[in-house]
Amino acid sequence: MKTRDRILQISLQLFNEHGEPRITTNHIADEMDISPGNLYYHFRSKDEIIGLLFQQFERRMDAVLQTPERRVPDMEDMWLYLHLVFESIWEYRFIYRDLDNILSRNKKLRTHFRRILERKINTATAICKGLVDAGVMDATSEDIAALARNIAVVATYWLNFQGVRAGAVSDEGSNLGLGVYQVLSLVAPFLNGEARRLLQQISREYLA
Amino acid sequence: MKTRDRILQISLQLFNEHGEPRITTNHIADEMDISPGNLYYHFRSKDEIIGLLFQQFERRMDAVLQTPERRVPDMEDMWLYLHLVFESIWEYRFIYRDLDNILSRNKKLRTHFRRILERKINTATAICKGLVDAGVMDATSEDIAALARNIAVVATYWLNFQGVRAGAVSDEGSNLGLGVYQVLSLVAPFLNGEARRLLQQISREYLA
DNA sequence: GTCTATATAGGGATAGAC
DNA sequence: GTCTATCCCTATATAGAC
Repeated sequence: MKTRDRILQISLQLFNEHGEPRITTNHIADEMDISPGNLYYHFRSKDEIIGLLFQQFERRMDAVLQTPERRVPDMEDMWLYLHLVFESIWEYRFIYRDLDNILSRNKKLRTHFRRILERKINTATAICKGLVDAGVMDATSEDIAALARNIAVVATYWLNFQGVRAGAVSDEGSNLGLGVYQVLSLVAPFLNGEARRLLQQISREYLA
Repeated sequence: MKTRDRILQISLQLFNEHGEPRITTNHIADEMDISPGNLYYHFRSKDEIIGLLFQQFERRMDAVLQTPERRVPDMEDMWLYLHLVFESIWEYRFIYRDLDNILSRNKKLRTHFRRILERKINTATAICKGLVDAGVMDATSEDIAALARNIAVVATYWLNFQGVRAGAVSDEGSNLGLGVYQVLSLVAPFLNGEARRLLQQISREYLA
């Protein structure tokens, strides 16, 4: 593996574990057993490393969110779909840990992150409308607007919330399942009886 | 006003506006037209300032959350109650802006913040149970558990979410009302017809 | 209580040899 | 590509005069 890629990989790991502001370029070099000078041969600045990691994250999240749904998703689809979202956030959780701090240092990142948020809200809205049209869900467009915002909030901040609550988030990411459950429980009360029962059943399976 | 109190006041203001990590003790002294040395006559460290501001916040939040509800709250009560929560967060929003960062530097703060979170969840749970007992709400205890967690997430992170979305949060805190609405819309679908209509009506009044 | 001056430390980043 | 050495800057914090 090339040094450049190793730097990105180790940086991501250290940022996720300790938070980006606490990890210096020297820490990264130390952990890799290379010199600080060598790191700066491969990257102009710490900011460039962060920017590239963000780009990786964005590509991945875009791929997940763009997943075109041909048919109306059933509950199992939604579960898997949300799980992909949470997995992406989990792997790049350093961005969320110090979100304001990181975004305020770089306008481009801010713009791009905002796009991801809007896309989240739009995707949630579109899915809900599809469910309403299919007769599975019962909600006004006002309901859906508020619901989509709440879905975005919970999907965005759930891991932060769990992290603060637990002190140390368990490394295995076992909180992802609970996060998915939380988001689906936002949707549940708007579903008709059958879909709702199906959701309960799936929840019990995956949380067990 | 004594210098010591002015330092706390200005620090809060600058932290809220620019984020705690970006405000140095020199900035604070500069803004007040005193010397850095003078600041350190009044406080041992920057951390002590943060700790005291946090204490102020905690006292205030405790006062809000401990409000003993004798009777089952109606929708208007809940609106006002939530508004107090959001106002407290708004006035000490620097804590939330860099939450992980700040809590990871100080175990005591972490413990205390966790207590606030648990109390939020417990309060939400208690209110929901009261509503169920009063026949206004229809929800299983499993529903309530998930709902209370979601209430806590949205109440905790709504202002962050809005801040990221908007770029610059409007100074007037006009987002507080929308935050309250978002939280209440979590509860709405579990309410029976009458309470739900009442909620819609109030929402329109306050959001107008 | 308040100032000026300064110590100390650490982080980002570069120069130049190998 | 990689290293050693070092520069520059900024941040917290202290010493000692007034």
